[in-house]
Amino acid sequence: MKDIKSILQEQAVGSTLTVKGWVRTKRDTKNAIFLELNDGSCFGNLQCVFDVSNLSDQNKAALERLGTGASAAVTGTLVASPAAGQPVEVSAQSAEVIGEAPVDTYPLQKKAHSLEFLREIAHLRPRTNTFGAVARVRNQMSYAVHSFFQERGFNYVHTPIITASDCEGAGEMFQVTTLDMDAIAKAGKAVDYSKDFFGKPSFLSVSGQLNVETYCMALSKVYTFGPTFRAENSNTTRHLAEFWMIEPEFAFAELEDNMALAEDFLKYLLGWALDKCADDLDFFDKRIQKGLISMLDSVRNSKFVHMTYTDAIKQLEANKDTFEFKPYWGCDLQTEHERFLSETVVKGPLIVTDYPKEIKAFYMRLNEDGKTVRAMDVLVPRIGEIIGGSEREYRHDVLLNRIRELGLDEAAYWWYLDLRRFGTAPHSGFGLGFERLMRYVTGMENIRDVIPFPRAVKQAEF
RNA sequence: UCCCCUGUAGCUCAGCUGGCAGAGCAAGUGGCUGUUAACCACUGGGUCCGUGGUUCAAAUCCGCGCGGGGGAGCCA
Repeated sequence: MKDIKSILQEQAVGSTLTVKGWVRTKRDTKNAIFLELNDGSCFGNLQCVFDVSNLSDQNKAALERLGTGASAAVTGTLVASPAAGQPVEVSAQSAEVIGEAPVDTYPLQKKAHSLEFLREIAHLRPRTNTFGAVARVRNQMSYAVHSFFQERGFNYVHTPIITASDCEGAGEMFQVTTLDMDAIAKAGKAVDYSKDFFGKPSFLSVSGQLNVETYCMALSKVYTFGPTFRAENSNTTRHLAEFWMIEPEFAFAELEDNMALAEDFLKYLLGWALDKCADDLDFFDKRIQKGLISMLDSVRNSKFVHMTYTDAIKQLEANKDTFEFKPYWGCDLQTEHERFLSETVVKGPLIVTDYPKEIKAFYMRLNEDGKTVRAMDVLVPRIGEIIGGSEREYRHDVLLNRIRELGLDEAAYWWYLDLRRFGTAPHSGFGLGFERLMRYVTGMENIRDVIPFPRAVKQAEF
């Protein structure tokens, strides 16, 4: 059985076929009944036309039960459509009800629904135009991520999801335990972690970076692409408690190589979407964000602007009256600063580098000035920070100093420091939040609408 | 965690300084038409989020609680 995507592509007029899918809409006229089926294989529906004057009782009964949302099988002949709107359609001989969707209880109607409402029925929302398109683009973007790195000789490394090391240091963590918390609470005793599964407190990983660096120091070019967990109490359109992150890491590479890789990567992904998801992007362009396609296309053909943090601060200070938070050298860039830089100053993507060491992670390579580190953030209009990365500190003594300066537990980093004791080498990498990429590519505003089952504060239904 | 907005029909919302609950869409019925966000007419459809208070009278005003949305911080 062919899917609707193939049928619409091949347009094999004259062929007999059976299509199975879900009814999107049904329209009655005196002489004909129009049934549009969608099977998710592509954005478009296949219109099936029934001749009323020539309808068996059985087919008539079936069509009466086929309302929006029902699943059906239709058999007929593919013909050129006499009316505008679709090149081909099925001249149908028979309809079969596979599963009904009673109209008085099925939540999706033949009308537009708000994204907020659809979020409450996350099990049914993939059947809408918007979420079907999001799902197909998400699939293509996953494929593109692997394609990009595989073409360049990067090895996909599976880093652990559970970690018992407390040195990841990137935000609040979810604790994992097999201890009986109810019993412990009832007994009023202190928790004895030596009795826990791993013999010590363990958590869901907030980043695969530290682990993937170990494979970077053996395979040279590696990347991770997996789920990441942050227990931060943040309630925004750009944060999730469970999200997917891509983290490439490559050896004998400095910040400039890192910037080039990040730029190539983003352009590759946007280009892939434009080439492989044209129908879905067309929908997003029309209904979700006007001008999306031309924006993506211009980014694909642009050159990312490079700017040091120090220069960025100068730009911001020259416009300081426009900000709620006054910029100064040493301050962390606020969302309003990042958006001003990308949306107003450069009007496109830019890479800001060489941040003060105080506002960046301990593992970033210290510059000669002793004040800044070889960090880079890729900032894009509307989204803000989409990529964060750096050249890593590969000098053992300098890294150890940083760990001590910051009062971190030196012993916990023993294996990370070992990488610098044995055959150390310059290396660099970055993290891309997959859902932030999805927001950028689809134009969808809320990050909860670009992941099938969003997990956020007080939100783990489905 | 902080700030702002919001909760009324299946969905999206209107309902003003308190005075009999409304529209569009969806649905049902009929009509019309190779229809395509179909069209036209009629019909049915309500715990006005919950709770306590003010009042002759609360969807409307006030307190508390719960849900939803947006912004900030944190970050990807």
